[in-house]
Amino acid sequence: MTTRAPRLLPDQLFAEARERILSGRLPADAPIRQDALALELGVSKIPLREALARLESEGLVVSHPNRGFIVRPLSRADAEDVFDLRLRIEPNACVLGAQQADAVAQEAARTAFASLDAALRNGLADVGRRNREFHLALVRPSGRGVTIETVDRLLALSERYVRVHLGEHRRLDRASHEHETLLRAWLDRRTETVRREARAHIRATLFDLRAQLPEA
Amino acid sequence: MTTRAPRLLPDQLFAEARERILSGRLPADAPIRQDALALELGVSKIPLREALARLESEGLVVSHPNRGFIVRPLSRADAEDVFDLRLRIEPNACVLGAQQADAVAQEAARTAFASLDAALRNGLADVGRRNREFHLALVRPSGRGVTIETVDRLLALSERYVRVHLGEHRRLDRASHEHETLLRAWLDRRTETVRREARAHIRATLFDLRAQLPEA
DNA sequence: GAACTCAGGATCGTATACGATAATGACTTA
DNA sequence: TAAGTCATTATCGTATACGATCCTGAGTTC
Repeated sequence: MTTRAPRLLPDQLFAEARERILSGRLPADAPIRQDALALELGVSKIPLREALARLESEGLVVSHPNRGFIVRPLSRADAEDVFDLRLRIEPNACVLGAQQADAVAQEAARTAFASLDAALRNGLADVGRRNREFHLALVRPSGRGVTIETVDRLLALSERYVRVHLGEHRRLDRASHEHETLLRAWLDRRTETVRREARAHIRATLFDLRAQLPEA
Repeated sequence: MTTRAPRLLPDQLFAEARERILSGRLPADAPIRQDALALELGVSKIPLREALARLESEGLVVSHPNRGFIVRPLSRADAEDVFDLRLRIEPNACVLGAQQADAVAQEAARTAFASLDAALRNGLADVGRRNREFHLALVRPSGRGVTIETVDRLLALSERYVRVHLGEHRRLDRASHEHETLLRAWLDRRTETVRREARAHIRATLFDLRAQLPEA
């Protein structure tokens, strides 16, 4: 800890642990060794445990008394649940975002799209993070704090499943195309198109997911 | 700390702090003195801070670097946001709950209703908690983990606003009546009625709230 | 050979202690 | 008097230390 980062440590650790879970570097069902992880990150357990507590309420880890935290297992039922909630919330949230977006927010959305698109086309590792950032960029200008936080949580949860089926060209092309048409409608404030395209994109992702996860 | 409660301390502290916020004993915008609160509760700051971290991700407190946690201020905009989300999620979740509920879950719902109704009629203090418990009892049998957690969070957030306008007899009678018709339809698995009544009840609560909070 | 008991070690969970930062107010200066 | 500077105090945030619990495997008994 060279530079002091007051009360940002739990936030940083939260983000770091979250990325490790979403990227699979902390695999599902694996126990999280607090001492080892804290040592590796150069901190003590106290801020790490605060981060884990937050991750638990985000639904990415679960805790068992005196046995610590484990990465929350994946389940088909949870995936269906998460996508159902996204379908109920996100299309309308995108509409609100489109209506409220100023020039700065629009530029941010364009940038996020470009970043995601490049990652998709070049097979970069952090497609998931950029995907989340793009979708959030469409919602954030709505100014609805609770909605934004809820969508952020749902995107994180859904990313764990989506990550599974990367690398399939046809699906990547489809996703890119859907992102682009969604972004164009969003920038033009064609609200009903935004609603329809957002819904269609989420459904398409879910259908791909179902095909990929035939497990119960 | 007479009896050991391994890894339940943060959970208990979370529940305790949450109740204090929802009941107004920790008033909005008030800073949370960690040392004082920990001393009063007979614990140290470490588990308390874990509880506060969870409360932050629940949206009940916010933290500022090196200035600690404060109870999240109430705002009209947040209230509208929360109720909009409830309307999008909860009616359908109640339907799913009604479809999946077994005899045990049905009895739990009846009990929760009776407890809430008694509190409403007798002006008991913990109407809020029982209200939350009743609405959750309708959703819990759905078995959808993420939905349940999301509804729980939204109920907690909305309770802060609803609490403001207690003690008005006509509204309490209305709420009681709505709860009862909702419960009957839920027990009978009349799904479309459940959906409609849940929606109507949430809307009515929101309208009361709007009339009560003319502030911007 | 199966089940039970019991060290030994590993891991969790929290209290204590301490450094770091921000709020408070007295004092100086213009 | 108003503004600015500095010491004082209160509070936050985290590393360390330590007790408590759980897992593991060797030894024992039936």
